[in-house]
Amino acid sequence: MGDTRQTILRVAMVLFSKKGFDSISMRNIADKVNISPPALYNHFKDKRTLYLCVIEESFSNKSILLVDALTIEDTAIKRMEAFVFTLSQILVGDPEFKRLMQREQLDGDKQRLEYLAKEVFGSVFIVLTSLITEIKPTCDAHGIAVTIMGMVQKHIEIEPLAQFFPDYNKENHTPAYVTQLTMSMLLAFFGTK
Amino acid sequence: MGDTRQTILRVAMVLFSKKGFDSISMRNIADKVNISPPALYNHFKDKRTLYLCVIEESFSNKSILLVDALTIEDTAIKRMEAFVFTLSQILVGDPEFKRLMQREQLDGDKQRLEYLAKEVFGSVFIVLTSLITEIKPTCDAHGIAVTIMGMVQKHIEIEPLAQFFPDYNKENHTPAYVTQLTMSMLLAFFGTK
DNA sequence: ATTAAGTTAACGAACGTTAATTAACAAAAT
DNA sequence: ATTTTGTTAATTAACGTTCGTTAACTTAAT
Repeated sequence: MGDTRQTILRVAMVLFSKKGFDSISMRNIADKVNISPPALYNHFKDKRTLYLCVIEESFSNKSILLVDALTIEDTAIKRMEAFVFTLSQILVGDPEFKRLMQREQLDGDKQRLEYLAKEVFGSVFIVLTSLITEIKPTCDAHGIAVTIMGMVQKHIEIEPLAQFFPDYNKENHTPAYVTQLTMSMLLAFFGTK
Repeated sequence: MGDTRQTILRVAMVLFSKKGFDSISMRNIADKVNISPPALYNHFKDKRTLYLCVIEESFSNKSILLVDALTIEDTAIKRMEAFVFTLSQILVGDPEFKRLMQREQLDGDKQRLEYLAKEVFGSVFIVLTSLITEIKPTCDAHGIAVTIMGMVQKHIEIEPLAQFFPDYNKENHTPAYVTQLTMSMLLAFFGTK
C-alpha cells in the first residue's frame, strides 16, 4: 500500500522543517517511521528525492487557497482582506510549510527557487498585482505586493524572537490580529478609508 | 598574532552564512584558511564555540547603527526614515549578517534567540516603539514596529526568489527604493502627508 | 512464480576531535 | 653571548561515530 510512503512523507516533513536537510539523517526518519533505514529506499530513490517530494507535498494547493481568496465575489478591498487573512492562516496553521519555505528561501538552489516562484507564487503574484493596480493604479504593484507579503510573513516568522521582547503579546501573531494590523496600514495607503 | 584567529572568523562567517552550521565542516573552514583542521582548535574550543564567536562578531555594533539613526537631531518622520534606510543598508550591505540572522530565527535555540532579542534588537525596539508612539499615540507601537521591520526585511530577503517573478527589477531591492516604498506607506498610515 | 516491502550486515566516506610531535621564537639562566 | 626553558601555533596520524547507500536475504501477498 501507499500507506508507508505517506507516513514517511509526513514524518520527513516534520523533521526537515524542524532542522533542515543536512541535519536530519535517513536513520532519524526511519526511526520515527519504525522501519529500518534501507526500507526508505523502497519508496524514494535517495535522500534528495525524498526531500523534494516533501517540498512538493507541503507546497501543493497553497497557491490555490491564495488565488481563491483573491477571487471571491466581493469588493477589491474585501478580496485584499481575504488574501491577507488566508496568508496569515496558512503561515500560522501550517508551521511546517512556513519553515520549509523559510529554508528554501535560504538554501534553495536556483532550480528549486524557480519552482517556488513560478509554481507556488507565480499565479498568486499575477492576481495580487492586478488587484493592487485595480485599487491604486498609480502605485508600483510589484513592490507593494512584496511589501504586503513581507508584512504578513514577518509578523508570523518573528514570533520565536518576539517572545523575548518587552510587552510581548502572543495575540499579536494570530491571523485575525495580523490581518487587522496589515489592513489598517493598507487602507491608509490605498486611501480607501 | 591574532591574525589567524581573525582570518578564521572571517572565513567561517562567510561559510556558515552560506550553508549553515551543520553543513559546514571544520575541514571546510580549515581548507579555506589554508591550515590543518586541528589548528582551528588552537583558537576555538570547538565548532559550537567558533560558531557563537562568528555570530557575536557579525551582530556586534549593528544595534548601535540603528539606534543612532533613530536618535538623529531631526523631526520624528526624518528619524523614522533614517531608521528604515539604515536597516535597509545593513541588510543589503552585509549579506552575511542578513543570512546569519535568518538562520538564527530558524534554528537558534532559546538561549541564542534571547541574546538576539535582548542584545541586538532590544534597545532598538524600545527606541523604535517610543518613536512610533510619538508620531501616532493611538496605534499599537509594538505591532507597527514589527510591521516596519518586516516590510524592510522581506523586501531584501525575497530577492533570490523575486528574480524569477515576472517584471523583476533589481532596483526594487536597493536601500533607496525600499526606503521610499516603506515610507510612502508609513506616511499614509501615520497621516503625516 | 513473481513482485513488493521489509530485514540485517556492511561498505566507504566524512565528521568532530584528540594525541603526539615539531618549528619558531621570546624570556631567563648560564 | 650562548644556552636553556617555556609557550604558541602549526603539523600528521588516528580515534570512534555517524552518514548515505548497497548487497544479500526473508517474508508475504498477487
